[in-house]
Amino acid sequence: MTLPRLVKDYIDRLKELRELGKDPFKIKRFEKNASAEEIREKFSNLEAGEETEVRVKIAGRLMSKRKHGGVIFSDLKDYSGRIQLVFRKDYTDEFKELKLIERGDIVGVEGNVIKTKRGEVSVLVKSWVVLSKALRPLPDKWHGLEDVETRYRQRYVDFIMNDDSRKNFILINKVLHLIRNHLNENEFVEVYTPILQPVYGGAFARPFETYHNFLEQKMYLRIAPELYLKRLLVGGFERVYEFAPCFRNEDVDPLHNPEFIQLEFYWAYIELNELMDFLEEMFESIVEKAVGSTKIEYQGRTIDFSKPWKRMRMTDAIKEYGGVDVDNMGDEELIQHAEELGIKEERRGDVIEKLFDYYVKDKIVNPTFITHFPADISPLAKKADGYADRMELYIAGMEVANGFSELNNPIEQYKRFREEEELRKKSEKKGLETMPMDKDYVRALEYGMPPASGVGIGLGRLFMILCNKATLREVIAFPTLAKEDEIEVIPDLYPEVLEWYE
RNA sequence: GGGCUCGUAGCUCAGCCAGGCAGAGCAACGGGCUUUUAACCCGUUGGCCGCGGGUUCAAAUCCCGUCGAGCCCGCCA
Repeated sequence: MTLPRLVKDYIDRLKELRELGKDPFKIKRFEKNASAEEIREKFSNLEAGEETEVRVKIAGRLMSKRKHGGVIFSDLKDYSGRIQLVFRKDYTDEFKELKLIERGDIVGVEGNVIKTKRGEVSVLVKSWVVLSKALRPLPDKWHGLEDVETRYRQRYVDFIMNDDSRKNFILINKVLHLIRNHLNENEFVEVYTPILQPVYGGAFARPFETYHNFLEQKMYLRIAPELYLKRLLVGGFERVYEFAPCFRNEDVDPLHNPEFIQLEFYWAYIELNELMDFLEEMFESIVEKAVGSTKIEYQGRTIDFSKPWKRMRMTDAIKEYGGVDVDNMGDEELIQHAEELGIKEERRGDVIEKLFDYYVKDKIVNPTFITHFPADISPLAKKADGYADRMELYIAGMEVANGFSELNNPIEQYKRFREEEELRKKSEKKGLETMPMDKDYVRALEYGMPPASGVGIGLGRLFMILCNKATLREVIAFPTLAKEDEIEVIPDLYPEVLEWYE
């Protein structure tokens, strides 16, 4: 049925409810005293056909309506779950008016807990009230909503229809709390640093640009909070963290969304190995508490979060998985080898990182720290033995975290920024991302920043693993999508409804 | 940015290869039914076939373009 016609039935019923003095939209509250799941659990021991005098008041969305003449069965869904409602002609008030309520409506009911002859714990409804009228039909009761685009665009419908979608966000909430508690218990201070920044930094990415009218200046949405968090270390905070929404003006794919949340934290006076110890311990404990085990099924593979995690030097990993001894290759030999694989990069470090992606990345399943990064692609990290004292955490072939011993030498930091700028100037490569000079950051370091280690964690990817989802969009409530064509709403289709609420 | 796939009723899908009246189930509407749970039975309604061109006597179907989505690749957790 075409939408305007279909919707007509819904607004007709709203009209009738209004004429009966039962306009649902005028109601402000309904006093619930039970939840669906609570009732089902508590009364699961009733005999089939047994009827109690226990009075309950529940509210939620009607998900189905099965009419049998003198008795109507309906499923009510609330936050906790589902429960069946039974309306009886000889018992329920205003039985005839029940024709005005339907699938999709939000109702409140009061009635007795019973178990039907078929053994279903139910509420035998005495009185009922419509608390909100659906003006659009719900998706198919059996197949539900499956269209991926509609699920993301109209996530509210996805959440109504697909319990699994909703549960993911409950789990995510739990994990966020566990992380926050863990950090707080370890004396970390949660902070908020600027999202609008005059100079972007802390990562390699194209930023979103915007403009501040009053200040009359260009601003960037941050690509990372890193440089501000380290300014706090300068200021005397020793352990700081931020759940940081970040924005990167890049393509969208299963592992990238233009806006995403990073957890970054910085810890003064510890070195990278201690940071890795801490991460292992934190994740092992959080995963255990969140899902009840340190082993997780993810897309057909089992991931074991129990510590200790494997630690491999990046070049050793390339040697082990690819059989290529990068450390003993000259620049020319290395670049030539990479080109044979279709990898074209200018910096030695970029080549090595690409070789790592090519040979190793996908083969990592269990959490693994990859250490000893090329220094030239790590402008914010300290060096050690010719490498950056840096690590990335890989799980299930995904880069989940990136951390290092923070470079606190202002002179070296200045040089690194300058090298980045020069690289950008001379590079032929279009869209090459380098880090812009941030003189305020250098100035901060000039006051002295304690030695420290810090890490940025892509929370979305972690959530993917915990929720067993193959794409980030499943763990982002409202993923970024191109704008859709004109949307028609009820007043567009039936302008007369505008007069109902003047 | 490049490649592949998809877009048909509110929802889930068939029809497209090989051009010939626009289809099904669910939902909705009318009727029946006092224990169903994808309730059932009888009847009815419902379409910009994403959008725009082209080919053809004839296009949902073939061709070109475009918009949207998904996957793969190149680049940013």
